[in-house]
Amino acid sequence: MELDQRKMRILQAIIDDYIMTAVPVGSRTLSKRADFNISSATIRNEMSDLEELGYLEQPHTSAGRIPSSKAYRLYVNNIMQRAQLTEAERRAIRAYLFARTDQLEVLMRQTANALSDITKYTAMVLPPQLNTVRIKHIQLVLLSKERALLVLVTDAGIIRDVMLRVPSGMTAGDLERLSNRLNKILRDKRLDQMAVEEIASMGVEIGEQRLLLQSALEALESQVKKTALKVEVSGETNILNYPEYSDMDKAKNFLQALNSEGNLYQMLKRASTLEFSISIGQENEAPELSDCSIVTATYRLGNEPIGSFGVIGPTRMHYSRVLSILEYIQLSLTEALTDFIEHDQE
Amino acid sequence: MELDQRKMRILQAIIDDYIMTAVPVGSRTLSKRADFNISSATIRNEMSDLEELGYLEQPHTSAGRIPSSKAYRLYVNNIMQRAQLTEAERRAIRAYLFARTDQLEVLMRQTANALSDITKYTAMVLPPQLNTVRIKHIQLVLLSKERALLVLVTDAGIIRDVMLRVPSGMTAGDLERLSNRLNKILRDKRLDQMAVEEIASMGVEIGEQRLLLQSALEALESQVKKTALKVEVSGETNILNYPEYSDMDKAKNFLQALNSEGNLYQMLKRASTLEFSISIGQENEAPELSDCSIVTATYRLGNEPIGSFGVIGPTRMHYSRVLSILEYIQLSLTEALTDFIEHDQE
DNA sequence: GTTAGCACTCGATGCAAATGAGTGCTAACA
DNA sequence: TGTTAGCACTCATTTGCATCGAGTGCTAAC
Repeated sequence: MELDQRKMRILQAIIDDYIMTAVPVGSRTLSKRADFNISSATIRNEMSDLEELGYLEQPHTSAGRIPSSKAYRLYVNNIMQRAQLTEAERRAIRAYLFARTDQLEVLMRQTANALSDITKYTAMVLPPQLNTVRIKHIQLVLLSKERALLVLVTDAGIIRDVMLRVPSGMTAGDLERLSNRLNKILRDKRLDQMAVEEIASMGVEIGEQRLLLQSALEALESQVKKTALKVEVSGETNILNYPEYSDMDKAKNFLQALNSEGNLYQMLKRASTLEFSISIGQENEAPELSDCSIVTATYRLGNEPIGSFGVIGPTRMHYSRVLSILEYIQLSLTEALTDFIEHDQE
Repeated sequence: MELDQRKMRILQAIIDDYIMTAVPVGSRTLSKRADFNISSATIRNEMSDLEELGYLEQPHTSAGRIPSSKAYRLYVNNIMQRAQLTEAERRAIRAYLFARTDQLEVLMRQTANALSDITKYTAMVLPPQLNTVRIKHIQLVLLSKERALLVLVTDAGIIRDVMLRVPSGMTAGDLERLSNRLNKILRDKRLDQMAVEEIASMGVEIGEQRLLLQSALEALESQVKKTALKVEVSGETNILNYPEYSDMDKAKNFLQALNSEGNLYQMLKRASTLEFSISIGQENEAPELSDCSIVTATYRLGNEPIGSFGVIGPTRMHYSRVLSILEYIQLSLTEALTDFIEHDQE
């Protein structure tokens, strides 16, 4: 037995219907559709076959049938066609993303808001992973007799800084010499290669300032890491609007899974090697999300994929629509980010 | 009819019981308590009086009685005694707050986590409101031929910076002169008085750099404002463990009220004039939180109250315990913050 | 291969009776 | 006069039971 033309059509109809209504689909419902000229009995036979093939499931004997993960997978891979966004939706997305800001974090939140607002699912955005970005410039600035600022500029135009205390004898000239040494060693290194140990190798040249610089660079490193970890989430409560989460315990589990630090980060990080990814039900690594689907996309800075974002919702997800939205946001965000950096560098 | 000794005792017993169990309290339950030597009938009479006085309510005829807002208010003002924290709780709080970090934001999150974890309610923390803090130092640093960094240092030891583009002819000396001018004007001004217009008054002396500086200061100002607005929230889903929120719609409303930007900020901001504040049920400004209670406290930097934090939960809240916890966190946070700043300034 | 027909399944809905926690009131008591 | 035992009453909740109806599977006829 195989998936012939008609079985395919029936399966698609069931999936479409179920995605819209969340109600198990019965044979009579389908046979009544104008574009089906087959009796309910025939459809029942086909549905029985489809169940045997693993594409349909029955919650209980006297209910209709619902698509299995396998069915969604087939749908996503072979049947589904890209939905078309309305002009209003495009405008809304652009309005979110191109609201001027001078903080990267705000841009990320805007993206998350756009995503959750348009899709009505829960949105998450992984901020740019700066590890692959290169160090362009490091500078030590004397702020007062005892304090200095270590400023780091990357080729992505993003800066980080950290305050440090210096021995009170130090002059601006001393610091400049130190800066120069640092630059020589660290320039063009990737952030994740900014090995603190290298400072040690500078030996006597920086003398007693070694410890000082070492701890400053460590602080800088941890700052870069921490902001890279902070996944922006929006629309957590959207899930409560879907009937599959009207059960309190399910809803609670879902919300707690969202909040458990690292969970989303891991997922987005893993997904950030793929232009798009769709993970359905049990395909998810996290067992507590095994009745969810997750769809993600990456965004770029220049040509480099540098972060990812996506939505998480019931397996009964409007995949085609979500994919189109992700695609459009991918485009817009890449653009907005380029804008952002350029504006920042002005 | 007035609140005599015995009525008071009965009321307190009802409140205590209801806070623990969330089940309406009946007369027999009370009369069975070892420390009550009164019959259930007598208690019924007293309860009837208490209801007439507005301290008790009956969900329906054949149920026990539950405390009214008025009762909680009386309890909080006159009856309640500070609970004692266990040594383990103190240790847990300190472990949260004194985990070393070099980011203010992280300290805020640690506080929120401590609060929600220990109280089991939803916690919120308003980060330091830096408006009242004074400008200590402003410095312009040349980063490359075309870019400079504007660094602002406050007397609280907190720094902010913003990147700006400069005409390529500028030298480090030029920038230093500009810095000096800025310092003369802005030093010791409060952040919220860093009026951008003053720059205009500098007239010809800064010449064509006026626009440049103006926009840089504006960016700085907006950055300061935005980070001041970001309330740190933790334990959103704790509320789902309380039976009064087992109704889906209630839970959804609550969670959405939490997420609605500005809501919590307003509350915490308003509460930050009072050492402690307790707002019960309808006393809350936000109508969507009229079946919640909110308890807050302020924390200080030096002697200045500079931010606030608190919990939000059902009106049936363990007020005495919460207050003790807030008190202890208030102490610890003030201390941790001082540490933080000092360490930062090292 | 398709379809009409029919028995069967099983969750959902509705209803009535039973349950029981709790009250209010009255009358007796100390 | 305050306290208490006793009792009738209320009402949400539980339980059992009959019914409904959407949906299936199977069989026999087309």
